[in-house]
Amino acid sequence: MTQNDVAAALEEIGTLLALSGENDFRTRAYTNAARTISQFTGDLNAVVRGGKLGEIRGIGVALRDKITILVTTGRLPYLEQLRASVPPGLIAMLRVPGLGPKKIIQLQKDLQIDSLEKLEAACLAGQVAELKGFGAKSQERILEGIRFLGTVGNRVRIDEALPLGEALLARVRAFPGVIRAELCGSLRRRRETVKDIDIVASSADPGPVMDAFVKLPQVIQVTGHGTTKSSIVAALMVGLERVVMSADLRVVTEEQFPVAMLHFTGSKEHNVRLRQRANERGWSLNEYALSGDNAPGNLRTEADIYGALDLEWVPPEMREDTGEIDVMAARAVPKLLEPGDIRGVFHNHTTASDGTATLKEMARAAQALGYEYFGVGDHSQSLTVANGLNAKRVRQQWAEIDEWNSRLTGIRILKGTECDILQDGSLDYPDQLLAGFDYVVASVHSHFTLSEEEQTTRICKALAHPAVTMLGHATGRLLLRREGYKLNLERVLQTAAEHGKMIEINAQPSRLDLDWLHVKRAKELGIPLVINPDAHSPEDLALVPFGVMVARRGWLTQADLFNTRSLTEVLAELEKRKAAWMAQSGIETEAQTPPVS
DNA sequence: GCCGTTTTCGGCCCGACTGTTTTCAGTCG
Repeated sequence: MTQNDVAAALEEIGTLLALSGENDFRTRAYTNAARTISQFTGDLNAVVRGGKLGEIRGIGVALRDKITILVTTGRLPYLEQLRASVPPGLIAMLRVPGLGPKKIIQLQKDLQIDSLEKLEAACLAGQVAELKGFGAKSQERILEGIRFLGTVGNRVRIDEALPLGEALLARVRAFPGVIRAELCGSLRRRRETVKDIDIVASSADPGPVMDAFVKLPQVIQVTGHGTTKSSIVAALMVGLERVVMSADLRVVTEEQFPVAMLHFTGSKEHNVRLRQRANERGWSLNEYALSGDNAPGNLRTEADIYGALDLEWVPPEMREDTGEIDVMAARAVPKLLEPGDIRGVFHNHTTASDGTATLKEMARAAQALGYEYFGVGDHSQSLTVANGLNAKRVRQQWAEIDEWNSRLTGIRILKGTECDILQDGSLDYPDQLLAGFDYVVASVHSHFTLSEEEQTTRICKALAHPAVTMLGHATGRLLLRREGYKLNLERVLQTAAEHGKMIEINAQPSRLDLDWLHVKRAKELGIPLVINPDAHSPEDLALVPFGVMVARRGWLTQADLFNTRSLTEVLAELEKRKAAWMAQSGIETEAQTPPVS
């Protein structure tokens, strides 16, 4: 039973309790615990075995016992009984916008509706409109909601959501009467995926702004149209994808704007902490003001509001209630990494394997982005589908790199490889050949279905190999499409720390692993991180900022990254690592990288 | 169901919008 399985079980209990008409606070205790467990970094099994589970905030006696049963036996009779008592169709009905637990219970009680099919039929027969608390409009909204299921309300990758959000923001900023406007919500916090777009604007006259918003050309449905808040479903072509998302616009006065921005940026959990902090001081915090007796006034910036609560300002990416409040109270908020801090990249492909551009084209593109070094990391020989290089082609590429390095100025090409980790944890090249590379990115590209134990052991074995410099895309996940392979990531991180290995943050927006929580954990363990675009084309090199977003969410500073170092420092470090291996093993390197001229 | 150096009981963040209501419950974020 993985940590995510435990979190999912708790979430399910919360949902089932709500659908059973249970007390909201009891229900929330389970959903809160689900979040706590899913964000827990560390070895949950060890915590359970050590009897330390109850020490986690929000886990009391009842939750402790249930989680312990789940982790130790893999099942939970309490959950199974709950499942048996709630028709599964009720859970599906929760996905209909406007339907919550209370209304669903009423539909079941009064009309015996326990599935989407029965719900649709009852609406078409006009029965729902007759119910107390419902009406013709509710019935129509439900029917429309059923039709829209599957197209709206799904999470969208940030590289697709940002263009839509920015397109809407540009329009809003141009509305007459709008003083300023910003993207807020999870988009501003730069989450890997986002569910909807939040825009906050200031204006002295919100009415016309609301009206203009619901008439934007991107609008395909208006789901709310109030005096200060409106909601739409909007669509935009981003590349070849039609991105469809819901978007909210809130309009406040110019004076309220900073506190509104803070509020709508979230996260919800971060806000709850802030409000609790306001309450402790006898004040109240909402989206309009910090109020109450002797509450500080004239709060003109987010920093002013935080300051009034004795907190240092914190970048939006850190506002997830994962310990930032303590850091803010201690006035120790780190100066987060910036895109401009990145000075080179290590994991990239050329036409030699499955890239679309030549070595020279890729190196020039990296130089154009201001990088000092460009590391080639073409695939290794086992990955035949990606035209992986055998030893002979590796040596040809080395010769080609030496040739270009003698002719190009302003960019240095490094000899790397994205070497496959084979099923047994060994590497795809012999040591003799590995010793000729400047560095080795080790990655898993096969046997995704091994058990957690086998996969973990496999990767840990590779990390222990002295030739390995860094671990490539650590989990193999494809966001919103494929879960990563089963892995005890904590053990992988511990092993990396033990052997002094680096771990990659893969900047491809479809991957973005390591995920931000484990980035934060890696930092705690002192593991150097590397942001790699995993570029297969010159355009892909521009994906690095997405990796920076994840790094910032993991609290990384310039010092925590390896590829913020200068070429000289990078070469010195790589040389030092190789020399240590050579001294220990007695292997002769077959290729030497000449020193920087 | 959780939590507590004012509390072991009685709180638990806060407000807009909607639809159905004549003052509010439910949903949503």
